[in-house]
Amino acid sequence: MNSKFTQIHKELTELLPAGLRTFCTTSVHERGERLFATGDKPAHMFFIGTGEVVLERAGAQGGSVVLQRTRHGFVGEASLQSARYHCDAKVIAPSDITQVPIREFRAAMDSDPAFAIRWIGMLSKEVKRLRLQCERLSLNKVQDRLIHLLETEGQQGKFPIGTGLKSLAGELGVTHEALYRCVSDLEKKGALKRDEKNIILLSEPPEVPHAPKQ
Amino acid sequence: MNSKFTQIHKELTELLPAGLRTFCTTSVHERGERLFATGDKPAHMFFIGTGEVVLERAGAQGGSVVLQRTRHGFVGEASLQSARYHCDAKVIAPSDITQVPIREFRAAMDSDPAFAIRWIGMLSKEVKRLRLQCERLSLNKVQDRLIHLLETEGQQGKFPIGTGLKSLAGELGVTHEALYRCVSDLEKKGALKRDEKNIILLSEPPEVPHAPKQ
DNA sequence: CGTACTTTTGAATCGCATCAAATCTGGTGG
DNA sequence: CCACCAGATTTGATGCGATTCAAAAGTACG
Repeated sequence: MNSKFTQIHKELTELLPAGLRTFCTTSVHERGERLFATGDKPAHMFFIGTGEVVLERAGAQGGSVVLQRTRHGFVGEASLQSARYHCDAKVIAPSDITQVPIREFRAAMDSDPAFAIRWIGMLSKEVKRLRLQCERLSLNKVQDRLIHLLETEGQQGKFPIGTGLKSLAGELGVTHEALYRCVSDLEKKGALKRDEKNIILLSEPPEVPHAPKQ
Repeated sequence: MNSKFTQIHKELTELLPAGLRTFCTTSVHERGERLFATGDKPAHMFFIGTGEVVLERAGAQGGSVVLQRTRHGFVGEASLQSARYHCDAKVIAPSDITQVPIREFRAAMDSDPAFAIRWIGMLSKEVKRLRLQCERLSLNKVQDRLIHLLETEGQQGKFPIGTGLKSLAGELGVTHEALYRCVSDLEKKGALKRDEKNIILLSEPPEVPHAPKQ
């Protein structure tokens, strides 16, 4: 871990009580670092300010499956309830990360009801986001998954590529070859645009208001 | 809704404060009923004691995608933070369901910190479950998804079929034909057994203890 | 006994994974 | 500055497995 001073993120300041923040440390982590590994006893949760971190689990044949790619937000927050981490967290791009100690987090939650309420809000949002991701992964064409991502996670159809399309492919649960071809096709059709750092959805497909009838 | 008296579920009694429970009503809902629809203003969350409920969203072409299949637990709990429901909840099998009014739920949470803490525990478990579901949906063979389900959600490899395999297929994000064939193949190979109400995984594949090295 | 639904099997098609290889890119060191 | 390397990007060819469409048989329920 790089010990270079970095400012704690504003979003975190608003969420965590001051007492807990004094136990937090923020620093820059380099590509390749592992925040925690499957089976470790959870001591911290992590807040990604900027950068990129993936949660992954070793698959049956040794290949790894990306559970989640986070460029901003909490990682390891479910460890609040767990005796062990159930996945690995790996830093993919240089990241600004704040460590929050679990023990002090629990104490703060017990003594500060307003904080507990704020945390419930955070978790509820996370549940909604995960449900959307499940919906996305239920689509079986690459194109559908990509468009779903741009529509649900993008800002006006604009979605930031992080480390690159390859990393995005992992998040979408497809091979990078398939994603490259899909992006290229959509570009040729004029449904999509790319710039240095973003993918932008151009044509809004006429949304069907609602399934006509069961 | 059937107004026949049914007992509030014990699990719910332990989670919700007594004051809130007085606002809850438990009743039997029949197949085909809709607990809520996309766009409705959330007034209740629902606890499924027994039965089966699916959350689904209308897909682009009018087809519906199953976000989640619940046979026991909360549905619509993320609505605590939402102005609108973001999916439909449909009753698939006769179900014992407790309605919890959102307004009173919020009030109870604000006035009862211990309840808020319990709710955080519930949400954290949900987050973990959803991450596992994402992992499952990232597998691209039906067989891998099924085995993953049996290994992560089953009790000693035993997993209760609810309404039938067709409903399970929706949860796994595959067609029912593919699932039928997969189950049949695994049965022939002796890796799987079926009885009236369960699927049982027979051979535990030699679990790799841990990925050898990054 | 008819209706609605699930379960089952079959056949054809399509899209993605897979394997392979070439190009491009940014960064490092000589 | 250039050679070089690791990784990302891109294109191509092939095969497998799931979807899709179709149809028949089983099952529950009124």
